[in-house]
Amino acid sequence: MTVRPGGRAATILDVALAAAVSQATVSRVVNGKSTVDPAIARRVLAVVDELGYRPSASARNLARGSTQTVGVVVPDLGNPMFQEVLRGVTQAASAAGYRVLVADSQESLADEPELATEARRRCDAVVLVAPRMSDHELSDLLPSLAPVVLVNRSAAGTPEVVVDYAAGASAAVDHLAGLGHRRIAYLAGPPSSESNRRRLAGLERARSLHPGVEITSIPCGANVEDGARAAQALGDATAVIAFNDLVAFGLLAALRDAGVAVPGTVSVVGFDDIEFARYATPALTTMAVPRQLLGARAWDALLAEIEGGTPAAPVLFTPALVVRASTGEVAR
Amino acid sequence: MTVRPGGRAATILDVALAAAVSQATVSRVVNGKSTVDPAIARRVLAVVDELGYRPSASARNLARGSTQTVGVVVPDLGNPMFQEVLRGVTQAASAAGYRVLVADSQESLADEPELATEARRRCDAVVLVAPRMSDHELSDLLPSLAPVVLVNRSAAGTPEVVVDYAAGASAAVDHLAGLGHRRIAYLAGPPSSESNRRRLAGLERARSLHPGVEITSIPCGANVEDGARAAQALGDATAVIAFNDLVAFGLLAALRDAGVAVPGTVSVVGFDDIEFARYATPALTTMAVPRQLLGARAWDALLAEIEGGTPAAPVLFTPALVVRASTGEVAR
DNA sequence: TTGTACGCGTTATCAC
DNA sequence: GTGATAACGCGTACAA
Repeated sequence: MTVRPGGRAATILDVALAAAVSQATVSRVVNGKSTVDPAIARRVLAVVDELGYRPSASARNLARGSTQTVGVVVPDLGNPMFQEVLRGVTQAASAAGYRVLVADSQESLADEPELATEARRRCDAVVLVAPRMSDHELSDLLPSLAPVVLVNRSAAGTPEVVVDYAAGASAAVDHLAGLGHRRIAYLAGPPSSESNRRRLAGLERARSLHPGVEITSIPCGANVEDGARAAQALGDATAVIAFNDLVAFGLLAALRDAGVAVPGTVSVVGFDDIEFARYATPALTTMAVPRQLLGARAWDALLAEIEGGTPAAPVLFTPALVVRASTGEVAR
Repeated sequence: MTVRPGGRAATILDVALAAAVSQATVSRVVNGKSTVDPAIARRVLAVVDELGYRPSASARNLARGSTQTVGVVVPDLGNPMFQEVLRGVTQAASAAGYRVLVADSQESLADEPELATEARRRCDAVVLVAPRMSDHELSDLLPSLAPVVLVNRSAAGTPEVVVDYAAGASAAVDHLAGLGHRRIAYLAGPPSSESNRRRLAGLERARSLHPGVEITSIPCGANVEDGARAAQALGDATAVIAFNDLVAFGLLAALRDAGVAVPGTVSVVGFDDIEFARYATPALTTMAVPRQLLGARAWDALLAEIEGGTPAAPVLFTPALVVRASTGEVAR
């Protein structure tokens, strides 16, 4: 590979000149479109190699009107949940020849709309993960983002891939109630979080299903530290449902430090089933969410919009109870 | 925001026409370059708003000759180490107005060169994390990637941000030897991994420093499962240094299942200090690596190359011993 | 300060 | 099968 005299990278024109053909032919050879005389094709390829020619992505994008790139907007790249969604999208998209642009709002709610818009400008479509954004802001934003698919949010007319956290929360209560627990604490996520609201809705449903069970909601958060802090606020609950596995981890650690037996004195169930859940002590019982699949399905929906022009049907995942060692029969 | 009759997005020409000014003026207003008559600027902005005009990133990139985007190539987005590097780069880059394109080779060594090349075509520069790529392939690839910075790899002439794993491994032995251990097992990472080689070099050094200590290397891997499997191969070692925290987690779990006391019977030290290390049981002693900083420094080096044209000086991080509960005095 | 006009590197539509 | 040439949408010298 040689660099051109000027020091600039070779362009299609340079190749055309050197191979004594037209730019059109070079383009055809490079893209394998149409059919070109084998002899000429060989000559062109030789020159391409010699000059180290690489098509400019920018020029291509402009000419084609597409970037073959999708954006993924997440609130926090440090969260295993969003990491896996990103990973799922990335893998699925790469199989289709698309690349992924990440945009991490770093929990800065105010920046999200602009961040998403900016991402959309550079991409053909966007996967939006914005659990805290207000419904109002969301519906304002969506029109300018299309094609777009929502993860764990709903908005009329926009394809979505969501987890049925309500069903998950309800199932968690079923599990605990079945073990004899009558006082359950829910360590709530951020109040503004949509997925927290969905869990709360599920708990509401569970209350009517289990009249004898008292379910109290304790403000907590979404991180390990939040979970650790919440250990003191458990009251007389014999079981707790954590907003997610991160919170459960923090709780478990604090409980251990405080000498509280799990599940002897308190049972704990998490949400998500992150990779480390099974390595917690005791191994964490949790409502498993297929996080990578979430990303993969989001990609599918995106592709349907991009190429098919079809707004994909909503996808709903139901969390699956994974019983490990952190839950057990209530002590009496 | 209105959509143009044709259904197409508004272009700078549409705005110019509607505002009765030239495209140049619209461009100036939109970019805040040069100074434009306030009245005209207002008029233009009004039209921009009305038409919902958004500059085309593709056209901009082509005209400017830069994309304001950097690529990050990683071998496995599922690995906390690489996730944090990505995060570090993303956050640092976004502060400078750059976006990040992710490329996950999914451990497919063969695809890495093409993946990196492809990423580079779409970006102004690339951060390459490729621990397994052969030196040969790496040096072949680098020229076509510049500006590029290497993470945990070295190659003449290319800026690098690396962790001194040799010093880390050596320090781990110091710690263990200080606790009286004389038979230490090293759970080796992938043989082709550069960072594994560096750890091995550190162990070699440690051998001469601690003549009385026997250090054996056991083929293992880089994942939790690998660590779990290795539990049976420990022999009579009283302490083990795991390739990374993931491996240590697997080992800890297997040891617990086997009823082996940690650190009573066996001490365990990991590498990286991933977030969950402190929540392992027992809390994991580990050689901490500032993973996010790694990404941030990689970005700094990239920026120096992109804008300054200066090849940044190598950055070297030394792992710090974090003593928790998984290591203790040798039993006698 | 504002407008004209050209260049950025490809792709795609035509004739040939 | 191949070659001109017009888009693609924007930035920017240069001229006015």
